[in-house]
Amino acid sequence: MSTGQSSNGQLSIGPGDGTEDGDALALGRQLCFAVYSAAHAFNRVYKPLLERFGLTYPQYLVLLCLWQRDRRTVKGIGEELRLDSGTLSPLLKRLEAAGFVSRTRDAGDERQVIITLTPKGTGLKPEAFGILTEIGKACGCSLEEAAVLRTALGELHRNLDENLPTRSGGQR
Amino acid sequence: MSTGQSSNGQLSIGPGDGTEDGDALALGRQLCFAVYSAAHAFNRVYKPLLERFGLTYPQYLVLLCLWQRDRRTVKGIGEELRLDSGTLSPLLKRLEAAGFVSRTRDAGDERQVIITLTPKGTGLKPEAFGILTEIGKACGCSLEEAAVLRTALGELHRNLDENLPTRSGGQR
DNA sequence: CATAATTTAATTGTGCGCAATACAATTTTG
DNA sequence: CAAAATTGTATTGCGCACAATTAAATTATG
Repeated sequence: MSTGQSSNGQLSIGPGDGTEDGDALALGRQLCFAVYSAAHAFNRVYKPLLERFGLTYPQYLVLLCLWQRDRRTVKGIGEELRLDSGTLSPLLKRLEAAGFVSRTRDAGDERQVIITLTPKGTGLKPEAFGILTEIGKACGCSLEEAAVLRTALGELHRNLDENLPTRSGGQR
Repeated sequence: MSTGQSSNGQLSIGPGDGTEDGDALALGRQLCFAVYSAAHAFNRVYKPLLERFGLTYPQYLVLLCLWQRDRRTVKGIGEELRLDSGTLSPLLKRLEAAGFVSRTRDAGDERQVIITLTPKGTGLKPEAFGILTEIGKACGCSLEEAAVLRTALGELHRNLDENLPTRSGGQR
């Protein structure tokens, strides 16, 4: 990014800063926003495609989980998607209200709620699965490029997770 | 996995070719979730760092904008961050309530609201700017790797924008 | 001048996303 | 068995994020 843009620009880090800190600064600034902004861009493409099914992207993610393997607990879905019950509980109720899934308590352990696809939910798969293809095309990149990008994002994700206060990086 | 690693570099969009559709499917599935999930991971790292200033990440982004160039309209900030007024208006009011910015109508065009840093908001910069450095370190990758990733994400973002329904092309 | 079209912010409604909390069922422990 | 700790889910509160709508000011037009 360089110092550029100095219309009013107080962008410079400060005199005498070490190069490594400056690098980390530029990195943190640009990389996080690039990810944040790309996520929004994805959502803007997804939204009109999912709209005709009355789905949102997180709801679609849950259905993708269930199409892969049906009959899962709330916790299991949350672990795969990295979402907690505060997000999933109302989401799953909306999916239930829309008739795509059913929520039943496990007979063995009644604390657990088992999420199951309804016939309507299962029947949605052939139609809605194609949305992934449209998204893939909208990315406008080759499979190889995407694989590189995905691998890099995965590694980044792991690195970030290691800095969570509850795991190893404990500053609060 | 059903889709082998085919060696054709480009995605074929034409109808009737199943194999490339399978590639696009895998691509759309994996790439979007990787971005979505990495954005959450970033936020989880940012949250404890910003907490001591009482800021959220989008609020921090607005302050970064203003530290770069002060006295900006809501629309100008929204264009840079790709957020609309429905998001920014309440956010800016919270920043004002916290004493970091002031909101005043432009004298020339009273439709526009000018956002200005207060002394408290300006004074926050030296302390809070360092968060970017911490984030950069948390990424755990080199500047070169980050640059590659950022460039790829930027290109991806542009490609996605071209697929927006109401917008046939760039023009942003 | 008056009216219409345009531009810009703010408001409203719905749905994530997560922390904190509550609660019920299960497991552990004495 | 009863009490305590743990586990899984639901609830609440706050803050994004965006579509749709509203309101106000500016500009264009007759």
